[in-house]
Formats: sequence, C-alpha cells, structure tokens
Amino acid sequence: MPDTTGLDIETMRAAAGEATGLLRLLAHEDRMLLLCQLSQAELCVGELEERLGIHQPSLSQQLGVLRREGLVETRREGKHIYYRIGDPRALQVLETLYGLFCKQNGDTR
Amino acid sequence: MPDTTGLDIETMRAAAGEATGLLRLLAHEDRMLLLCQLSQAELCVGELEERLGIHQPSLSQQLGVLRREGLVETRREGKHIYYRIGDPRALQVLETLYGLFCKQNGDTR
DNA sequence: CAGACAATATATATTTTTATATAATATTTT
DNA sequence: AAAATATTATATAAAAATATATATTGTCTG
Repeated sequence: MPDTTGLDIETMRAAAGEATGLLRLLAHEDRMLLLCQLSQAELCVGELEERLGIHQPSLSQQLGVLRREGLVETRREGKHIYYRIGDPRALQVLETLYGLFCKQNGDTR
Repeated sequence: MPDTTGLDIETMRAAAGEATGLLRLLAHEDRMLLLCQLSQAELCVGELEERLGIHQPSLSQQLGVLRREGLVETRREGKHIYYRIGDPRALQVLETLYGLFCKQNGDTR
C-alpha cells in the first residue's frame, strides 16, 4: 500500500473529491455494464440495448451521463451513434473490479 | 483489458451489482478519506477526527456504515475503539485510485 | 422532394436514496 | 458517579434514479 499519510489534508481532500466523482459515475449497475461492454468494443446504442436488455430511454440517459462527464466518446455513422470509452482512468478502475468480481473461481480467461 | 464479453448477462449483472455495491460505499468523500487513513494504520475515532477534521458524530456515522458493510473492523482498547480495514477488495480499489489521483505529478513517494 | 420509418436523444414528473446536522443516548474506564 | 469516547435517532435537505412521453436527426422510398 502506498503511503498517503504525508499528504496534507487539503491535497487529500481534493484527490478524494476527484476519485469519488469518478466512483459515483461507476456506482450504477447499468452504467457499469455499459462501460464493461465498451471496454471490449466500440458499440452503437442498438447493440448495447440488445446485449444488456436495457430499455432505450434509460440507456440513452445513462449514456448521456457518461458522455457529459467524459467517460465515453461518440462517433456518428449514418443513423447509428457509436460509443467508446474515453477515459483511461475509468478503464483502469474497471480492470481492478474485473479482477475482484469477475475473475474469481479459477476462471483464467 | 480482460475479455468479459463471453459472460452471460445474468452473471455479469450479478458481478456488476456486487461491484457497484462496493463503489457506492467508496463514493463518499469522508468515507474515502477515512479508508485512506486506515489503509496506513489502525486508528481510533479521536485520531481520525483530528487528522481529517470531521465532526465526531459524522465520523461515527460513516464509520458505522463502513462497519455494517464489513469494510472496516474494530478492536476496543480501554476507552478507545480502533478501526482498521477489513476488506481486501476495498484496499485494492483504493490502491488503484491512489495511482490515478494521488501519485501523479512526479511524486514518487 | 415529401412522407414514413428507424435510431437516438431529451424533457419532465415522480419516487427513492443518500447526505447532513443536531440532539440524545450508550459504554467503558477511572 | 464522572469523564471521555463513541453510537444511535431523528428531522431535514439534496441528489439520484426511474418511467413515460416527446423530440430530433438521418435515411430511404415513391
């Protein structure tokens, strides 16, 4: 574990604020699933809807949250809008969580 | 990035539920700061209060949340109650966040 | 080009959850 | 019993989540 005790409280609070800001965005089941999908491939809304079984307006709303906060980026292709991860920090947290909650039980995928 | 696309949606949802459950607990500035302190040392409430400048009842309330959810464990010594981290998963997420939000700017501590 | 259709986004209202502050109470040691 | 420390209860405020309805944008057909 890294030693954070030397940091003054103001600095720590600032970092904690940033960190919790990111965590709040990730701490939502649908958004988490969206990001997991997007960590594997760029996908359009319809594909996400099909894979996750989330109703379109909910989907679009959560994608909107992620977009406004910079966690995902988009690209339009005809009537489809493709989403991809746009924040490497989110990706790294996702990776840690994968190790903790998905990889257990000898699944060495 | 690990490949999660092969997991069926039910399994993914279950894992996402667990993961977001943990994240919700971490996505709170005071709780985050508490856990950061406790990642370095076992501390009693008074010490936490002094280090973080959080009012005692707020502190106790958030410690209560963390305790009920198993993220921290306690030990009594006289009139003091010492807290320590009780969930290795929390520790690992904290470590990732430290790398992303605290270690930047050439701080090689 | 108008009109229809398909994909995605936004707005709004409602409910639920979470946070915050204060006050009151409990526990343990001396 | 008193002092120090910690916990719980309660009320209020603020923030998120959810569902439903509606709007926008682009494409294709006749």
